[in-house]
Amino acid sequence: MAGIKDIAKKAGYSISTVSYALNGSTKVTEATREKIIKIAQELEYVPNGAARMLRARETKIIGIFLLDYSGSFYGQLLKGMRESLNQNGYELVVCSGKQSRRLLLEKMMDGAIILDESFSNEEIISYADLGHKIIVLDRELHHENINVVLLDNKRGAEIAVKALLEKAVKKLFIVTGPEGSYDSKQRLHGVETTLSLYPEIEAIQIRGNFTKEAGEKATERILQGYTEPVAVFCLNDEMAVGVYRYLKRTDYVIGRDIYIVGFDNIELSEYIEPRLTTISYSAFKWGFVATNNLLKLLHKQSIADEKIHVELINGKSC
Amino acid sequence: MAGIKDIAKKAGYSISTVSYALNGSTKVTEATREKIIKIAQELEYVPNGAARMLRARETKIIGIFLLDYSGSFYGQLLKGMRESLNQNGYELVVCSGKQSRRLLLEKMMDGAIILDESFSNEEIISYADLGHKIIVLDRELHHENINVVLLDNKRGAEIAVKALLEKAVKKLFIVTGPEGSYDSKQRLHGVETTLSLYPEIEAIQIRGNFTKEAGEKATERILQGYTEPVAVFCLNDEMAVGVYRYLKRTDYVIGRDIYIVGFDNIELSEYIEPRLTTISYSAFKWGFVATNNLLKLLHKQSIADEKIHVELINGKSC
DNA sequence: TTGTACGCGTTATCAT
DNA sequence: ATGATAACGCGTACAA
Repeated sequence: MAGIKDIAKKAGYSISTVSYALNGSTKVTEATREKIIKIAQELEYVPNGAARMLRARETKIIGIFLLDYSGSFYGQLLKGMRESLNQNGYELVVCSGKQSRRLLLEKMMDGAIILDESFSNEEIISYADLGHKIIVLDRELHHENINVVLLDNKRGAEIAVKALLEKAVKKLFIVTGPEGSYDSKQRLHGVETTLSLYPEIEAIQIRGNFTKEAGEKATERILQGYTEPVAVFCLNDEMAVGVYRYLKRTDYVIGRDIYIVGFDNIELSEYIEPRLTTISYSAFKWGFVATNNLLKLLHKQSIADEKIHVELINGKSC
Repeated sequence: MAGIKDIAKKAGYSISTVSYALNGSTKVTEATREKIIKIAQELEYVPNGAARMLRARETKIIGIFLLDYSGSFYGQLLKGMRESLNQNGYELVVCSGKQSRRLLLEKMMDGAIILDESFSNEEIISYADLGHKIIVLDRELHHENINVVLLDNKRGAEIAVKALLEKAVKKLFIVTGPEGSYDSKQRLHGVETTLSLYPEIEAIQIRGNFTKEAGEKATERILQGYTEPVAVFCLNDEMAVGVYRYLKRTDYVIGRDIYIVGFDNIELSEYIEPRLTTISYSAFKWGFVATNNLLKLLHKQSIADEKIHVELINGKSC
């Protein structure tokens, strides 16, 4: 538990000199710096983070707020963030749940990235008003302390619908996410825009909630009144897996009787049979761009909102 | 940016009274407390976390150190941790990478849980010597400030081997994890103990590294000199998936020509065909027990090391 | 109720 | 080149 003044006493210098020496100031000679550093090591000196933050008003910590951690998707996202942060001497800490928001409020972190629908827009803006720098990944907000980095959901939906409509189908089912979901809304937007090019297609929306169970339930409805091949766009892969699971218990063949496209390119989509056609994007790049923008925001550099590129992965399901 | 003294000035009380009022001390009357709280809200007062920790010497933050976040397994583990922590007014922050260890050293967290082989035993013990409370999930250490919560790897390996040897095979291949892995070593131990009951079985170890690619490469070796059905115990599911992937390109049938058992019960193991037989455990419970023990350690209650129960999930692969 | 001091590292200022 | 001191900011113990 040695403190800076223990070092000062043992080294025979003042606490100012010790602090300067330890922090690489040019105000001390190399000789004294070496002596002081050696004694600090002997005493196993570790500075108290709280005291340092108190003065420095920065922590070199960035928070990422997630609603849940499930899904290997987050691994890549966080990897991208860590890569850009560590290069710049910052730490990433992953937070979840209402409680941990105090870490942002109380200035225990220099900035935050939010991918968590349980934050309200008002709450985020109130943080920004207090001077906190924030990147949002799941909504659009305009504020000098907020920057937006989004998936190109609309374009993804457009590609997906076009891929499905290359098949000679008359009906297109769209299985959506839960009510409040930004991704679901944006993807649905893209679907509607694209469908205006195909007036002959009958489009049917089925409300889902991004889970496998929702996919199964949706399939039940899709099969009611089935007469000829139909197309199904699941607004995420998880639900597409649910569709697979249901159809396995029937005689319908995916890629012949029912065409399916998902969104996200989760790991599972590669292993289900036949391989799911889906919309893919680099979660790594998403994370990397988000933190890069946050660092720019912290250093008062100007930045523009960004979109993350998406592309079609061709499977046998469509 | 209002501070405690701004409130004191505006309310016409001293900073001590304000602090007492805000922190629920009985030293102030309810009337003054209400007045002070109202003014604090008007000024949008938020206490400075750094200053608070400085005095309190605790942060109510627990760190979990992971080597990587990939795999949906971590979702459940972290959920279990959050559940027990939030009930007790603690926060969980997820850390990864060498840099973030300073958060523990500098007392920015009250304790830590470690599931990260890149920590050396010496390093962990040095933290414990400095008074930090630590739970380890991936090694055995004895220290008054360290508690151990482990998977029952040996028992899992025993069950797995016994399930495989119910089939009339003469050869058992064991595909291991990477050199330093504690899990791999312990599971291997369990295998060896169990095998001593079956002296007629020929056991062959193949070094893997817990990735799908390692599973594929191992399969190549297994098929060399194949003459009759064999058993394969992959020390994790990821590698078992690799075995599946390789065998799909051949005429061998899983569950008839080759019996396979994995370990971990990852989500994918349910979806590959035929369903993988594997060893399952509750990651949620693992996390819950770990944090519970950490809180007890922090409050100087006595605890013993614990083991997390494992069980066999029967698939068609064995 | 109030004033004051302490804990702690960093850094600006002013002295030596 | 070094030293002494204050400020940062909150919570709490102590004396008044």
